[in-house]
Amino acid sequence: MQSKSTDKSADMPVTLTEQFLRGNLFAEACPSREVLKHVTSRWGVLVLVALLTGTHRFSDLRRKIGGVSEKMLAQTLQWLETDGFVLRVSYPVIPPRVEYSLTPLGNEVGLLVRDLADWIEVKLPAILQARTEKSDALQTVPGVVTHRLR
Amino acid sequence: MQSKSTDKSADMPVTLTEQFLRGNLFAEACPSREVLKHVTSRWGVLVLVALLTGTHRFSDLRRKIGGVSEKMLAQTLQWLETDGFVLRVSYPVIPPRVEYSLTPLGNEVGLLVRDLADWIEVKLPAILQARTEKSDALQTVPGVVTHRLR
DNA sequence: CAGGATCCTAAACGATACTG
DNA sequence: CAGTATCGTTTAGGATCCTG
Repeated sequence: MQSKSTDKSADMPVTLTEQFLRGNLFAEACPSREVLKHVTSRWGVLVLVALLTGTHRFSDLRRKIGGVSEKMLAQTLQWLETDGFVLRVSYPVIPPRVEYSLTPLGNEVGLLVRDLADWIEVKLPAILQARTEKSDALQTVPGVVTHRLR
Repeated sequence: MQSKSTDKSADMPVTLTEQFLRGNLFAEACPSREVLKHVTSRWGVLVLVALLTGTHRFSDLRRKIGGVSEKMLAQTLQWLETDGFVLRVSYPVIPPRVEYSLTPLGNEVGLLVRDLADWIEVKLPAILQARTEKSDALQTVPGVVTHRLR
């Protein structure tokens, strides 16, 4: 996917298809925003990444993902299930046993999300450094004033 | 926690450390979550994708990104600037003119985010179909009951 | 064990008014 | 134009109790 050549020109209109797709996303009523919201939600990202390593039970996920509440985990899983990313299999046994796994579709989006998460973790030192640099030294462009917000 | 010998480089190979890094993300106090939150926020995604096409003024972004309020756009831009993804350049003219662009770091993360957004838009038909399929037909695994939630 | 139901607080968000 | 400040609303999110 995303077999784009090296496009890093300033304001390059890219392909027509992309223009349409992205223009679509910028539209307020674009249904993609709903899906994007589920995928990029606070716990959605972590659930997808966690499930990339295989099937998990509810309590497995709860334990693995630090800080998530039962309610939010259940809700997130339902979002992702409805979007066709997560497969929920309930075994009629006592005590109850429910297993969650990724669908092929979920695996794809999971990989993309993991790319993002990994990148952030790898670049975290640089990011944190950028923060502290901004704290004491300001950008100075000749003839241009860059005053801080906040 | 091995391979900790001389890792003062901001660029780490994603191999064995991958496990450690991702485990880190699952930790509640992981600082990456903050950055992830900014990047995957409702408007953060759209701002990054928009800026991939080049420099924008505040009102350009406001117009381009449907539904965003002044307050949220300003706040999102500040988040991304603090994280070192967005460069803010203010020209001391009247009327005021402020230009936003991506830093090299921001360009990298922008591409990842765009990959995700594009994937969702491309796969949207399949996703929506998955939803309607779930509405009338239930998954049936032999010997397993998959009852719907909600 | 897996979650639904309920209640509640904090945070996100939007609209408006105002300032340099 | 590019924001900030303030306010009111909505939503996310957590805690607790309850059921199959």
